[in-house]
Amino acid sequence: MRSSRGPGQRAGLSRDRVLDAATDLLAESGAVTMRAVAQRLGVAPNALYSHVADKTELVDGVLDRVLAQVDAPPLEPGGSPGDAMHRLMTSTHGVLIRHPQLVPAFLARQGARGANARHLGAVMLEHLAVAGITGDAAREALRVLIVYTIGFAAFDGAPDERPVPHSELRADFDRGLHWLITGIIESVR
Amino acid sequence: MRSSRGPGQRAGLSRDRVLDAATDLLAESGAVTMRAVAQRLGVAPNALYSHVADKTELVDGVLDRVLAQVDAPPLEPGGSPGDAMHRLMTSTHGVLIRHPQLVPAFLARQGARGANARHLGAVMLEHLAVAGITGDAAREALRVLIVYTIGFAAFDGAPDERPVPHSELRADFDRGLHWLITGIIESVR
DNA sequence: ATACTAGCTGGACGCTGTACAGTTCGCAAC
DNA sequence: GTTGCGAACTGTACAGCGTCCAGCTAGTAT
Repeated sequence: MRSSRGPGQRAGLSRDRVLDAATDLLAESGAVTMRAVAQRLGVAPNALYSHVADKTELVDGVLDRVLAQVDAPPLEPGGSPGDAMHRLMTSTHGVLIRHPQLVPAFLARQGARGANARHLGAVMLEHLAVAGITGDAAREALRVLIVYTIGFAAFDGAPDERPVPHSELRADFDRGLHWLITGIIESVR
Repeated sequence: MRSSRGPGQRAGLSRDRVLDAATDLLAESGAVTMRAVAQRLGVAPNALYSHVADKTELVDGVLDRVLAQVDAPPLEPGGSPGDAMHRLMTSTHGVLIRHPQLVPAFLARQGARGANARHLGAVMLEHLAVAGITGDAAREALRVLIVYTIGFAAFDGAPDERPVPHSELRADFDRGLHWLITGIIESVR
């Protein structure tokens, strides 16, 4: 609304403030637009490009921000890698469920590429290594789990579906995840 | 190129020809645009709207056309429903792998909604019913399998990845699918 | 022969992401 | 302190997107 600021005047933006605005927008309307983000910040659309290279980078930033909420406890010596992986993916699923609007964004780019995403991936690979799975096999198993998780989360926001209670979906997710992890681990025995 | 046709002149379009052009375009460049499809047909962009309601309807049509290639043998009396489901999903996977460009489109709309898609879904639900799984549980199991299949197919077209040979990916898909189907069937025992 | 309809064109609208040039502020160096 | 410079921001603009509207016309039905 307030468009009274000449060129050269600073608006006090920052990468964080831009990502905040984009995150809010994504959570509210599900539609992130450079112009919409700019308007919400009371700024010209191009101003964003001083803090963000691309729209993709912006969206990646938002996705990664949300992924920061995932609980990824590091490798503990005595524990079972299968349980650890199960917990990590369940936490991821919970986070995604809590942000239904951006699940399609995750789907569209087949996961995320930001720092947090890479960290989560690295932790998973460690657990897989403990289970004796490394290299390409580990990467493939990881991607299977990621796609399974994101895909399942997508059902929560799916349109024209009978509203299956969240608790039930969560239980189904849990069961399928268990099958997959069991299969992955046993594939190396 | 050839733009010599006045208003009123017919170009001999049809829904099929439009879908053909869109399918070719998707297979070649991966980018379907109303304008691009129109250009390939030597026609103004709006002309398409005489044969297709929407762009979404167009894409749905293309996806469904490809799904027609899936081999979905009907329920046979003596057979194992697990094997039948396995075959159907494997065939689907093969079709998707053969059309990597449109897998992202499948992902984006969480499957397809056309006639062939519904038919495949119905066949799967029959097999699930034979296995004793009905209602919401069946629909959920089906969606798990769909997401798993599409997601796995997406890896084949994924960028900046070491080219894992198709045969290997196919084997991995097969194994994971087996885990899932086994789990689904045993969940009702 | 006449009316109607379906298929098409030309043009336009509002939306998108983003590049270019110009203005000005804040800060560092002399 | 003055000067200079880079970073932040505005205004404008461009190309491309999906899609609507109005008009023209070829074929069909009456």
